[in-house]
Amino acid sequence: MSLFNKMPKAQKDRLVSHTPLPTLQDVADLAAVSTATVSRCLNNSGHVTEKTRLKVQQAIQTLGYSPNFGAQALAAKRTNTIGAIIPTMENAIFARGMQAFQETLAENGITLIIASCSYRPELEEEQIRSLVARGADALLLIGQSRPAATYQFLARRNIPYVLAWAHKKESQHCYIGFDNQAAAQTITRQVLELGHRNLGVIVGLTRNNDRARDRITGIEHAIADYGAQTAPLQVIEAEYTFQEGAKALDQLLANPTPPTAVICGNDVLAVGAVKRAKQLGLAVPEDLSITGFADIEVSELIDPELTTVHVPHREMGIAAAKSLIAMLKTQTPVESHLLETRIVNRQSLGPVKPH
Amino acid sequence: MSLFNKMPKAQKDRLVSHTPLPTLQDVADLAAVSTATVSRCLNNSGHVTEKTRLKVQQAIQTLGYSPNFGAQALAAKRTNTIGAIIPTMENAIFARGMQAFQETLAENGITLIIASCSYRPELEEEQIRSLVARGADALLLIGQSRPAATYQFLARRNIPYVLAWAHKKESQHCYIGFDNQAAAQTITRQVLELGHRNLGVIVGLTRNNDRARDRITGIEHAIADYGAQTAPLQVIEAEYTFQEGAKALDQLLANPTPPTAVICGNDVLAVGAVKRAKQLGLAVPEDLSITGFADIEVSELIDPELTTVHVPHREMGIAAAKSLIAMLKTQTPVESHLLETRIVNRQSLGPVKPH
DNA sequence: GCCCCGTATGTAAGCGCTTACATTTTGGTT
DNA sequence: AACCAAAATGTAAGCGCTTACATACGGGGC
Repeated sequence: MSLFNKMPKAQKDRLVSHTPLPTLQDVADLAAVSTATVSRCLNNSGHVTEKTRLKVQQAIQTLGYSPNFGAQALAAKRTNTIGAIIPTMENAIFARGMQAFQETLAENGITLIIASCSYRPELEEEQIRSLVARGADALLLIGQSRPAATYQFLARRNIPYVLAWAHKKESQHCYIGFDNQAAAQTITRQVLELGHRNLGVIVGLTRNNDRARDRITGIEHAIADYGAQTAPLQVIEAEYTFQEGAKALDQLLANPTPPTAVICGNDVLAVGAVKRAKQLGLAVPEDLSITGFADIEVSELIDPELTTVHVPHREMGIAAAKSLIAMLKTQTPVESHLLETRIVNRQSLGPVKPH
Repeated sequence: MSLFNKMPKAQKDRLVSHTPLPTLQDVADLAAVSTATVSRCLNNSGHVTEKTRLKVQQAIQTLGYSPNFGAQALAAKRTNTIGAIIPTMENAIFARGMQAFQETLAENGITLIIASCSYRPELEEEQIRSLVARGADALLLIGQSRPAATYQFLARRNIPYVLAWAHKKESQHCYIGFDNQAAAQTITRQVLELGHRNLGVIVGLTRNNDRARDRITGIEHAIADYGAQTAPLQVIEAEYTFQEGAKALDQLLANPTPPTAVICGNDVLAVGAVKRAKQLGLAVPEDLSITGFADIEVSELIDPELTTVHVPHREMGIAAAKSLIAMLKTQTPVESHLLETRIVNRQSLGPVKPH
């Protein structure tokens, strides 16, 4: 309990605004209608004459009335709030999609609460509970891998959710995302077709990241499918920073038979690797090809520009918002939504160097 | 009103969870205490025996109880929620600070709601009202320039706020930030000391951005103070993207007497300019010096690495959170907090080329 | 003009919690 | 053992809204 609360009332009154905020009742009184009518106006739930509506609008205006959130939430059993838990806000991969997500929610009168979990599942679990406790009507989560208990919790509480940035066929969950595995497979195939037979992979930490794992699987499948003899695949996991991407490249190159192409699980690592390659005097893509994943802004900044997998971040954010809104409205599950990725051919991928 | 609401009750019941969530009363009953005691445990407002607390904890556990947010907000007249309105989440300048802000709030049991206003003041105004309507107990705002009416609104509602990413002495507001003008002035002086006498400036759109304006002022003051004769300052405003930074550089170089050093109002523009300079065959910094502002991650990515003004983003986020928490607790204003910036000397700034 | 029905409005019962105040318990003193 | 202040707990009155249900109203068909 704060000092403030222990103060005598008179002292409080000197500190805080003296006039209490207007309530629904005040509006009703001024408009000479009942609170029910005012409420109906506010939520435009129909059955109100134009004339009455105008009177009420008027009253709201002159009083500067704004509904009390808590009261509304308590009475209506909904908060018009949607929560999202992402690994980190510092990651451009999520920033753009979240921005679009938020914009779309806002257009529909819904507020977004974002929490971040630093790629730590136990923290995510905590955040889920916390957001639900804060009254989130629905949730956006990233990826799929989490304990069954978590999904049970959401089911018990009847909280709709979508899993974004990933996709899985024939799942009970609603996915709004793309096929990480297929996308990785496609770009790998393209690398193979350019003659590369010795590939390196730099990927984010897979420990709590099913997307990163899926991408590795895609790469492996592409190699297996391709039919040509290739050197054993070298896979390095690295934290999501330029520096770690650079270090990972060092590791890859320390190998007696270093790869001729490096496939990266995300653009940040790729861009770090490109920078390092250049520092080491390697020409990209002549001496070493490097590909990215996500197509975030930096991929066009680095020289050579990154050949990467374009992910429709904004579309994904918008689709996620729409699905969640639909689920809230109909109280029924909504179909998954598979978004298309495509390869953006820029400069960092080239044919293998003939020896 | 949704379809769902029009359903007969029986049909609803088949759809939604049958067992209602446990309430405070349920917990109280199970623990054989009063609701008041349970509430006191929950908010650890003291005056509860260890034994009772244990009983209550127990009951909460077995019931899987979690407080109802709306009810709590309504009764306590606070939501433990703080709102932040930033220009955009896509901007790395804010991402890191916001991450730290959120983490600090979370440590104190406070939830963050972020809204973005796309650098549009009328949207910011709307978001402020919306966040307050959603029960934000306090607000973080970026920069200072907004109508007096907005501040009055906050005062009337008794909502504490801090202005971050900026600083002003002897203001009625609480600033948590750095001195944009002084920082710009310092780096400009350094440029001048390296012999540059013909400077260009690329800065974000100043229209609704007092920080950008302050930086220009700082640059101008540095030039005025320095005492040496310099060419007229060329200032280009550009949107916050690499591409626009590049375009702005083109404009600057189109001048018959192009600048020998370009001071950029932020790192993104600077990095775009560096890239463009290299494309044009200019060596940086030998042919052209370029400086940034903010020290975000990309400044170390580009080659040459950016000489820039380091801003303590995380510290700022943490300080903002702490100040807001303090204001909420004491119900009294808190002192502004000036954070120090420093110049990070990397590679993109060098002495002027002798002709 | 009367009846009926559909539409607009009012009434009032909660929603689940906090907290001022009342009451009981506790344990140290005498 | 009686007493008392301090600490622990209980009681119950709201907080400001939504919404089921009750009521009032108004206009077309007879």
